[in-house]
Amino acid sequence: MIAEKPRAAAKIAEALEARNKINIDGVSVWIGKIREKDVVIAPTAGHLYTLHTNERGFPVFNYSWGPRWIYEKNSKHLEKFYKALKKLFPSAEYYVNACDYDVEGSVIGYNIISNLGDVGRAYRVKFSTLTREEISRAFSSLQPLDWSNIESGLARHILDWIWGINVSRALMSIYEKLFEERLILSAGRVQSPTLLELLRRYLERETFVPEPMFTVSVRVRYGDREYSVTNVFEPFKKLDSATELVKSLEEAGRLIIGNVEERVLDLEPPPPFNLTQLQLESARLFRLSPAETLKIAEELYLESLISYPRTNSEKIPPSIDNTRILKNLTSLPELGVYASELLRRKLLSPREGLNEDPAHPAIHPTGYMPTKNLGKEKAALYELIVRRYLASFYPSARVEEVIYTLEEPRAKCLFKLVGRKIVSQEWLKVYRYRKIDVIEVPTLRLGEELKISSVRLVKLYTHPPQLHTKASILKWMEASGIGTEATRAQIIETLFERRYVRGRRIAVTNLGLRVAHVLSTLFRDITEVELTREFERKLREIALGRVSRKEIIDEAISKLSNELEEVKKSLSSCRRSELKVRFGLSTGFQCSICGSDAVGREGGLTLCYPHLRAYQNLVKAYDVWKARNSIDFDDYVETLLKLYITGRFVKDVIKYLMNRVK
DNA sequence: GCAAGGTC
Repeated sequence: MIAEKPRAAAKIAEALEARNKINIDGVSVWIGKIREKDVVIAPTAGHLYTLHTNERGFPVFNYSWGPRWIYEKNSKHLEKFYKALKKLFPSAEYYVNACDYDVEGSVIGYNIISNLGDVGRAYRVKFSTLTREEISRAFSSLQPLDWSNIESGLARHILDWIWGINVSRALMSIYEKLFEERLILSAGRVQSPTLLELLRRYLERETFVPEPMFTVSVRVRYGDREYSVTNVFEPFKKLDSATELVKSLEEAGRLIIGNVEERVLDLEPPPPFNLTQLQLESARLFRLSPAETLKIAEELYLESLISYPRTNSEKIPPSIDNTRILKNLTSLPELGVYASELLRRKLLSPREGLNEDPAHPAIHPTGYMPTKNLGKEKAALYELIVRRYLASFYPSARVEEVIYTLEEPRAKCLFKLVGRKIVSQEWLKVYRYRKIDVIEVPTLRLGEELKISSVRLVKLYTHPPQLHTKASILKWMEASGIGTEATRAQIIETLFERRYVRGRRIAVTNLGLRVAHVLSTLFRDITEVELTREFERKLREIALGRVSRKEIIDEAISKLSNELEEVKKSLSSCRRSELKVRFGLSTGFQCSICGSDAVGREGGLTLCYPHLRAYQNLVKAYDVWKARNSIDFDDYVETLLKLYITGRFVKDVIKYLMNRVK
């Protein structure tokens, strides 16, 4: 019986009462009996086999499965699992794939059985949680191998491999020819659309030209206190409109309460974490990257303090004994009182989120107590997970708001003054990372007047979108449905390792710009999220038995081989400069500002893509500025240079233009 | 050397 990981093997052994634990060269294996027959439960550690090829260059469509520890770097740790299984297999009468019940688990077990044993003597078990009841039940009814999952899973591996390896190799060749530099480059179904999204955001931010807007800031006096009121209208585009409003408010000297609204808000507690939510929250609170969070969560898991972290689930299935966990948590310093309160009030069913995972429950504390000092970051993450779990059992918090609408009839503008208090804390007291702003305001009546103590004219600017962070790009990946819980953080790190991107606020490097440009010109499919959608459709068809794996792979090969041959032909027949023009990467000229390949002309300059876009935005926004606030071009660009929200490519253009005038 | 997906 093959388990997907050592801990799962231990759980299965426990449920099947296989108590004889032996050690095969560093791998723990359990032996027990089922109906008078010896059973052996042995673990792998995820995928033990990988696709590989001995061929160099591209196109390459000859691949086969081989042991990962041989073909992949940093996979030495898999050797012992491979050797232990290899030792055990010859003496088995039949084999059971007891890996997680999902497509990858089916592939992991299938590859091991087909390479080391015989799929004609193999079975599958289905269980969704590692609990004694469910494991015993699953093993009492062995199923035939789930061929549709296996076929669909194998196809996923192969499609990713032939696209990824071929486009990566082509990319390296093209890059070397165009830019005369040999670099390790990569492209893939998940990483390439992610790079393109980072680039979209980077260009939007760095070619941004702010536009001016105008509004007013009003303070009122009541009794001996002053209050700032909130504007219930959009800022004005014209300076005149704002000065007019200032004048009429000054003349009126007071605002009148035109409406009083009271409302009660019930705030539901958050559900327990899945990995994405944990990564986002930990980035927000502790500034940890998604990869760092996963690493720390992994350690907590291996120390038995929390459940399996690589999960998409926000649910705690009924098989998990919350009462036992809460009882254990009562001995935690500080947090124990909340566990006691939940037990006392019999609040024992948690709020759940919508996300599910076929293999694992939401992240929750196991109830085991930390035995040593965890260290700062690990302790903080553990506390976050425990507080989130505890919070999910509490009733909604209750917040009361009073909203006074203030008006000045002649000004035709509305303002508001909001008061807020927390009537019932409930989960807010344990999940202290969620803060509700408490605002004290006096009790006011309809028609009551408040004296205006100050009115100021305020100049505002439109703002660019912020550059992505590792957390926000992770969120984008999840929303776009690319990558998995276990891989997204790692794929983001790959983009950094390749030097396509850099910085905490993620900027795209020149290399990243070039790679994105080459890919979207020559291999557009791999830069779009739609490729994943297409894969998913095809894999579903395979799982439903409507098409064969071979048909789908052949289709991908024929499409790719046409594109790759085309690129190859161009590479061998063209000179470097011709090639750039031919691939739409250049006009044959250089950017007047930065010297990289120009893609267009504007105002007598030849410009690269970012500087061209910045130039166009600069010209377009000048019309807006002139219309709103009479200003000449020199003042316009000097103001822009001083603003931090002005994009860096825009500032490059301005500095270039200023130098040219000098 | 190159992917994405498991897990350590």
